Amino acid sequence: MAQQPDTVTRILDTAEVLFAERGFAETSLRNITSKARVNLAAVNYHFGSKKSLIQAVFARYLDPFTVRFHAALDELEARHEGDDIPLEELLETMARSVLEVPAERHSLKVFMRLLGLAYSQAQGHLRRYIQEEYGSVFTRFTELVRRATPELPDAERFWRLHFMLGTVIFTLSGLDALRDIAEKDYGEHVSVRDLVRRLRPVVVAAMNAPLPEPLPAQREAG
Amino acid sequence: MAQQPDTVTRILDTAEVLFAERGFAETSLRNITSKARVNLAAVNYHFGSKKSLIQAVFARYLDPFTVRFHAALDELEARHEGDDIPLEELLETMARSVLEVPAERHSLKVFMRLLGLAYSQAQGHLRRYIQEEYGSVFTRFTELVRRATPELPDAERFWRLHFMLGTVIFTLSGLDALRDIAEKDYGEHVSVRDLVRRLRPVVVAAMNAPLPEPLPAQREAG
DNA sequence: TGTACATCAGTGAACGCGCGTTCACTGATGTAC
DNA sequence: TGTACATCAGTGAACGCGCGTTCACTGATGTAC
Repeated sequence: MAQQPDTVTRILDTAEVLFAERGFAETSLRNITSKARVNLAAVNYHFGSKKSLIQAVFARYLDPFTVRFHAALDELEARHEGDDIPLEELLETMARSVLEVPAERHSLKVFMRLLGLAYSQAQGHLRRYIQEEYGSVFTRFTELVRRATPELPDAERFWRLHFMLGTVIFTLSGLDALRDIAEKDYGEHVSVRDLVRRLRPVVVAAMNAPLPEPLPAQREAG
Repeated sequence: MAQQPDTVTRILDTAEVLFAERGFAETSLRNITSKARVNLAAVNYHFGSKKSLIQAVFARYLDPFTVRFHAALDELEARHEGDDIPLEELLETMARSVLEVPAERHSLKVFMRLLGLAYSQAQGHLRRYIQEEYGSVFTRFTELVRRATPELPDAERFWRLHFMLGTVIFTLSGLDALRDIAEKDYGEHVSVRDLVRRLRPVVVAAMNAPLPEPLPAQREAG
């Protein structure tokens, strides 16, 4: 019966945009509540604290993402009937799951900037929260990647996955600035779909790169 | 004759560490001046404002870096006598220049975290400052990369360079956290040298990846 | 050599401001008997 | 059907606090004549 979203939703909608634009410390509750046309005390009433509001903003993306990603992996595993799943399909499935959730809300950019901020927050109560709440689906994913790339040493796979995480988060979280430059210099407007298309061969090639030459003067004792 | 570094140096030394640990907004001048054992008003006396202090912290890394990088590129160009320089050598030279400056001060981690923060700061007065002050050396570098990879369309090269920038900054700026995980899970202690060794084949493979398939239903009018 | 003045690094205390949070309160709705 | 009470969303004003910055000042050193 509400003509406009309720207070909780208005706070979350406004907060995620402001957080993504300027960061967490630089966004005050007064910024959020005045833009959301909501009483200042409403944030503490509904969420308890600014910290909890930040986590709630993340949960609204990550909860549906983990559900979808688990479902997509279930389907992928069923389709391959216990065989190893090719790396390309795993990456494709992950990309699709990441894109689906914010696509519903026209806010992929916000989602990615939030992820970028979460990782660049130094002391990282946020990174810890994300790790605790959503770590299991990533553990499942990396295990499937392990089976898809048996030739890679575990440590090497770990580092390469994080290299690629860096590529994706850095690029998509700074997308607006990069897009402006690219558009000015090369006259091409870059959509997210286009960027994913460009990322695909790069990520695959990076994961399949030859192993690094071993460190020189490093020998086992004995 | 000074038994300890002067006030300006003590402020800069302390500020860069605290900024790297917790970010700019989360570090107050009181944090910095009390840890540096310096009067609170000294920051504004010597630097004018907190914003200028932040820029001074960056300048202390970026000024020597640009000097060294230009010199290294001079030498590389002289050695190749006008011929195109192979991509591997260009990347190697860049890596060496980045590593040399903070190596003198045992602070590569700080340097990288600062770069990561600069890029994740949303409104980016900092990114603008860095672009204005130090953009020319990167323009020179990308021009050399262009000659080394003539088969890549300009836009594709632009995006791949930024993909790799993301990999490097994300990895090195979050190095401590990643290193802890890697050490716990794989029992390997990872040095920066080791990480650069692992990055090399990945970056080269990424830059040399096959071109993406063209976007489907995208056709010129007429 | 002596005096007057200028310069400069540094200081201690205060300024006003915006911050996250709290608190007593209102008014609407639901529930018990 | 009526009354008493509980619950809950929301409010307006204030709280104390830490922030970046400013200001009048000190004391040491350098410079001019």
